[in-house]
Amino acid sequence: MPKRRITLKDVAEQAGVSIATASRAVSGATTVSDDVRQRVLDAAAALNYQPNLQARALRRRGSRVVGLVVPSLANAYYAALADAISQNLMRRGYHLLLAPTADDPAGETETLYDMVGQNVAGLILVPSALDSAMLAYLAEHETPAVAIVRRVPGDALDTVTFEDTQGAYAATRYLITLGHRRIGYIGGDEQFSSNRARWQGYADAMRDFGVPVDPQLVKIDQLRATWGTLACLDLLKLAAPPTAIFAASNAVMPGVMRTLHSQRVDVPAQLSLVCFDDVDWFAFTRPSITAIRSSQARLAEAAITLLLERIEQPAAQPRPPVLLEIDFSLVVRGSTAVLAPQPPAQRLEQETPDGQRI
Amino acid sequence: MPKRRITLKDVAEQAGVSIATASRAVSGATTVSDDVRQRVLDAAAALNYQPNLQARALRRRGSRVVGLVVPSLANAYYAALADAISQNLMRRGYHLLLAPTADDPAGETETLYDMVGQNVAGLILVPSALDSAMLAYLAEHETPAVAIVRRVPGDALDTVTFEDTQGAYAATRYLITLGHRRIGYIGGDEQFSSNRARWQGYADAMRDFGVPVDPQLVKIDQLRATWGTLACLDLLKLAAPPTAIFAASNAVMPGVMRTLHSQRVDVPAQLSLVCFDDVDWFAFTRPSITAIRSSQARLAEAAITLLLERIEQPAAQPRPPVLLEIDFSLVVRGSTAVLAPQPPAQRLEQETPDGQRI
DNA sequence: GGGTTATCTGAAAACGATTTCATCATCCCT
DNA sequence: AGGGATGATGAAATCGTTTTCAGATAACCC
Repeated sequence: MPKRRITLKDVAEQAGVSIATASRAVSGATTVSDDVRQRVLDAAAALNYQPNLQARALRRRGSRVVGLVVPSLANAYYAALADAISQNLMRRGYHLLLAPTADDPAGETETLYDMVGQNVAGLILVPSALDSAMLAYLAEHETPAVAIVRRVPGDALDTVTFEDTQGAYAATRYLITLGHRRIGYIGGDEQFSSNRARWQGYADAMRDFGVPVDPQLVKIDQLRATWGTLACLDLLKLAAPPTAIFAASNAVMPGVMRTLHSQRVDVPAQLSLVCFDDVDWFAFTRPSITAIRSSQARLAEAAITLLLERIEQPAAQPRPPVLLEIDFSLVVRGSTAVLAPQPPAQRLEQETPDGQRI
Repeated sequence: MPKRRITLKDVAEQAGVSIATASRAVSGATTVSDDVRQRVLDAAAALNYQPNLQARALRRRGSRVVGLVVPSLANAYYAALADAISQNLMRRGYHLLLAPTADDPAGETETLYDMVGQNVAGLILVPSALDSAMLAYLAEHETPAVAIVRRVPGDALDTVTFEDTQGAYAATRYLITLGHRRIGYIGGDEQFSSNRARWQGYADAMRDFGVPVDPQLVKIDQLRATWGTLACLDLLKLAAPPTAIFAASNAVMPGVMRTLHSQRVDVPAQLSLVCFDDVDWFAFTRPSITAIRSSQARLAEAAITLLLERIEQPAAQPRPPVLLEIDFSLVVRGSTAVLAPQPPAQRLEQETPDGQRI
């Protein structure tokens, strides 16, 4: 019993028409007489026919699959982003080819080659080591791409980021207005534009309010939980430890929280804490965490809109790349308080009731 | 300037050989003389050639893309699972087509049709409403599939679940040995095998230890944060509220925690709490949450192994489906304590130091 | 040297769809 | 009634690969 996949040919035979007509009936934009169309559709339904999208993409020279390249889904933040993107794409009739790269440059290159090989209609990616050679490659293969979260060299792609600088500025300013001056900064590798921008926001705020930046309080490395653990420990061990910490990414927070717990630091009495990204569990930690929140859904929507614009209207004279930034809000929770005088005297209750924002 | 994608034909011309030979040099298993192979590879590199995997899959009748169908990535739990699966697959040279279904039956059907249409080599899916018609459809299109987390009717697919019954049993037993007898159960829709199995574990433990199940303490509905909020509130409002709660999924925990905070319930002094799944932030909540933990990486490994077995050795006489269960451990944290006598007397410190397990 | 292998190579037929082009009937209009 | 427009259909080319098949060349053995 040689089982074969049902093809259009089978449908055509069953319906007693040519393959061409069957094709038109199933998906064609051209005209087919009503009774023939019905016959074909009936046959297709009876046979459980499902068009081979690869063959279709091959012939049409264009698939309806979008590649998504993110560092990792283990990070709740990127997971939520991927979720928003995939939902949005499916709603528009696209499929998602997903590849986490772990921010490994070689892996990223490899992945992008593969995606092009898979003939994706377009790419949404969080660039890590994307260079101009790769940009040229993508252009050469006419694969539109939009960068999210981080920018690419020369902003040569449509880009949607968060308002990194402004957000970091707001977070830092908030700590300063609470009276803090020794504000630790736990940040990520400056090779990424998002990390540079956040640092910029921190530095700007410090400058604007006349607070000198103490290099000892600046801890920059890879954004991992382990780095959070170490960086936080380093800060606490200083002769003059910070009274507040600004963490530039949720990725380091598990580590930071671990250290604060294990060192029995009383947050926010002894130390205030603000994190750049907001993830759902920040509302339930001990204490809950004040954070800069941005809408992943809005980023998804913007990125997809830009991408589909390029996919569906391959203009002869393409518009120059645009750079969008998604705005943010400061969610004040329990991890921030007015700087306490030497003896931890009465402190203000700053905590927004949990659940107000989530 | 008519830009075209680089194809094998271009490479062949550049190298001065036929298309067939170029194909063999690039990917063929057949023999090609050394100098010709080198010429072709050089040409390919010079042209930045990347094979069109769709065309290849069409001809070879088999792609190297695996479809992954999960309810949602917004749930940190499934996100971690998807991450584990994608990493594992990429390591083996496969790609991932991802589709979240939001547990919507119509969406699931649609998605599976699409995946078959995309000609995936195989499917890994968390079944929600998968019925025998769909199973027949998959069989007919020779698309191997393995079910994860939940089982399918008749266990007609290779399946990898967690030890739901045993885990729930262990969690419940643990609460009982702490002295609790009024143990609330917040669970999910019994249409899913995982939820049935967890309920089973709860009921078994209660029976085995001679504790009657009070229907008032059993709250079953869709596993969402909102349901956690409501269910928990209902339980607290009872004339005789529970002294402990077993939540059958991490999905309800944000809601449960929110209610417990807003109602100022002292956990674990007034109420002990155990959750079935473990996610990373359970270690940092106020208090930290005792949980049943299983390894997503192990599930991923098992599922992929089973799937690739069927993909790569399409045996004439396929083996019958197998059912594997991934084991678990009970991670004791701060949300569980010995049942306090009427006045909340001294209570045991049960909390494992944070970070010990994470 | 002739016959037999072995080893490479190229022409051409797939894979399953879409689309161009040509054909043919039909209809409308003067 | 003839001619052009219109609309439905089928044959065949095409997308970019792989693979069969057969031919060609070289190598080898007696």
